[in-house]
Amino acid sequence: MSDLLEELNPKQKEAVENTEGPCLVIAGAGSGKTKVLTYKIAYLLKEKNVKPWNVLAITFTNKAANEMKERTAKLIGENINDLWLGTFHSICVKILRKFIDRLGFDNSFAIFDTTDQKTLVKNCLKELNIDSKMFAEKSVLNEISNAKNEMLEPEQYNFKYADDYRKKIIGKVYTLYQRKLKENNAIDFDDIINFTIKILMENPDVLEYYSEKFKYILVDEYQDTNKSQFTLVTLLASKYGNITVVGDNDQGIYGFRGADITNILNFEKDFPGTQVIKLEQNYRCTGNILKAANAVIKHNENKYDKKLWTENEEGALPYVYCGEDEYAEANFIIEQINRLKREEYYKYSDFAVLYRMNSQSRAIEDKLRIEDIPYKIVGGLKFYERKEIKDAIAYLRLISNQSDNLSLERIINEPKRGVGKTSIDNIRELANQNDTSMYEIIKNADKYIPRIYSNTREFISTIEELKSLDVPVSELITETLNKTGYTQSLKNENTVEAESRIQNLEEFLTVAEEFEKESADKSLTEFLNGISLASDTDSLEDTDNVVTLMTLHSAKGLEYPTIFLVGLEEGIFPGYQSMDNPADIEEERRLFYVGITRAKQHLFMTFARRRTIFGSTSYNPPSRFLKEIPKDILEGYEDAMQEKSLADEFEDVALEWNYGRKHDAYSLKNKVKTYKADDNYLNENKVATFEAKDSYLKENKTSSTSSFGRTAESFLASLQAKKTNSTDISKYKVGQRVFHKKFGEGVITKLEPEDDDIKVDLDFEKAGHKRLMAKFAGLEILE
DNA sequence: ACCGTCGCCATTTTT
DNA sequence: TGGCGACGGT
Repeated sequence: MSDLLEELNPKQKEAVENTEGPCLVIAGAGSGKTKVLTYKIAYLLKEKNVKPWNVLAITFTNKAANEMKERTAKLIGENINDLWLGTFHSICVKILRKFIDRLGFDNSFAIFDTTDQKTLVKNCLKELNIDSKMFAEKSVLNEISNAKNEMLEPEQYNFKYADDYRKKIIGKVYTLYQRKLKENNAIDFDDIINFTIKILMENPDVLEYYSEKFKYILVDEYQDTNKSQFTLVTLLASKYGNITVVGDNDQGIYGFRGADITNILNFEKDFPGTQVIKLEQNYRCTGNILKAANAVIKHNENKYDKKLWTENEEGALPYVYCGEDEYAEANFIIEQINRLKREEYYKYSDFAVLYRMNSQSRAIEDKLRIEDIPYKIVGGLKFYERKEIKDAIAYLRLISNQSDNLSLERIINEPKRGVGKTSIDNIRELANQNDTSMYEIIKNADKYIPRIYSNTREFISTIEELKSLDVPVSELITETLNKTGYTQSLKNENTVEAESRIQNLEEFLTVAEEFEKESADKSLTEFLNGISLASDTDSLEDTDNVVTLMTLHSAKGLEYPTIFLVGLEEGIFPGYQSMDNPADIEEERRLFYVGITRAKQHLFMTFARRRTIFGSTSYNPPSRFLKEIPKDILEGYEDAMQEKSLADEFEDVALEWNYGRKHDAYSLKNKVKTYKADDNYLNENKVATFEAKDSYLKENKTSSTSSFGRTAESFLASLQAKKTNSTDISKYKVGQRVFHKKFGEGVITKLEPEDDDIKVDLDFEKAGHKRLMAKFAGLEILE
């Protein structure tokens, strides 16, 4: 085992050997981050004789956890079952399963996913008679989740925001939401970590136990931790302080989910005596790709400046391409795939197409299908979110935990048992009044309901029967689907869709069988916990020889010989939502950086002159990020820009147009307010811009009923106008009658050259006096 | 209780 | 454009 360290470069070696005390490893893309982590675990066990159960290694994804398990097992060549290696959530669930009774929950607690959460919030809003227009469940849930990320319990939240009208109401929802969770004996994702923290903080014996146990702690992707995760780690490391965190401040792309990049930036402060080690040698990308990546990330304010370097060859220059529209963009991708397959013997699985949002996949898919190129899409519809799977899970959840009202409501009339909305409302109401579960109400219907619903009675006896079965999970599923008539009712439908649902259920059965084979604890609760924490991307395998399509976010941690970064346009990437906040732009830039550094050999970056989004056409300028890469390390840049030049000339209009299209005056105003309130962001220009845009919008709003289509139209008109006018401004004279798309007919009263444009004063018959720029006015000359 | 239609809305999402 | 929730008709 002494050769363990010899496979590492000096920096990696330093990171591995440095076992005592806090250690921060800034690991650039492709610098062997996982290698350092796994070797460090191996080093601890083999060289330092640390017991495996004294080591805790935390990752964010199951995928990363599995990879780490495999690689560690290979290194130390024996079983690693005693090692605590898992995701934040799985580790916390493990702790909760043991100690959640300290918070008054039962150990068979359910974990509510996003859909459950939404339903629950909806119920709360209804119960509190809150206008769901003003308080959309989505935004309320978001707010609750944010509160949890900041580790504010309902009481603290209410206290903190006692004088904020809106938040006061949300606080009420939050309070009820938590109460309902408890009634359902359920917790949500955020609770998993927060409750663990709560138990540790309120129970010295538990804290003592775990902080003593975990003598060495390692955390992966530390830049993506949020406040709770930081707190958890801090608590667990409180006794020994041997904590190694690995991360890359340039790859933090989950800020919108509460990840707090300051965790990694402040690590040295938080853990005095920290050894900082930077891994800057990249083993993945070619020199030119790396240069592009470095050039881009340089534009971010950065505490841990690093400069990635590589011994790899320079390679091909990253290529820039501009297509007429998104289909041309797709065609380009296909051409390149075919070319590289032919010329450099690449396989389909060597290519990945990365985009900013899922909806961008459509055009590419269409073209790939036409060309018969096999592909797969990562993300999108998730297995566990399919209706039939959720139904099956709901049955299992109810069997495991009868307090789970949500699951009960989901399946009490699925398949149809003639239990309608009214009955369910009644039962829910009764459960509320009697402070018990809906299940209990139905089960003891004679005690609560004068008239007994015979069809619900049958439902209960089926569940009771299933509950009493002492069989493996897979068999329980089969029994459930049979006894409840679920499969039968699908068969009766006799449609293609129903057939595929049945197949999915069979797949689900396979998942259960797998679980029985692999898991030490084969209980139903364990199974349910497992699937609550599972996600599709975990099982992303590259065994199939197909092209991969996915969002940039999903691509994190992956690598491909050839990468296509598509849709590099202002408003798309960076997305329009980020354009007004410098911090958001930096996150977008990190995302771009992540995208670039996925590529091992070839990088293609594409954008389109024209693109259809949400049913209407937009003309977006090329992404500012492209311009941050020095032209001399790009191929095709000039051509692409020339292609784009027409639209590019109108950058301002295009930007404004995007803006008007996406933001209504209300949300804009709010933004201005937020900016004004927050001194850190206060910037006179910014506010002024907002206000200008605000009034621009108002103007537009009043002039058209559907600002959406109309704004697009008038933008197009102005584009069109520019085309003709730029050659023909000569026709503009004082006194000339003209027509304007929005203001109608009018007369030119004054002309004044400005830069390469002309300021035109006009008197309109209806709209009155206006001053417009000739370029954008789109005036039609009337003879 | 179920189905159709209308109108609204629109990132990213490790768990 | 397309997916989803709200509403109203049978």
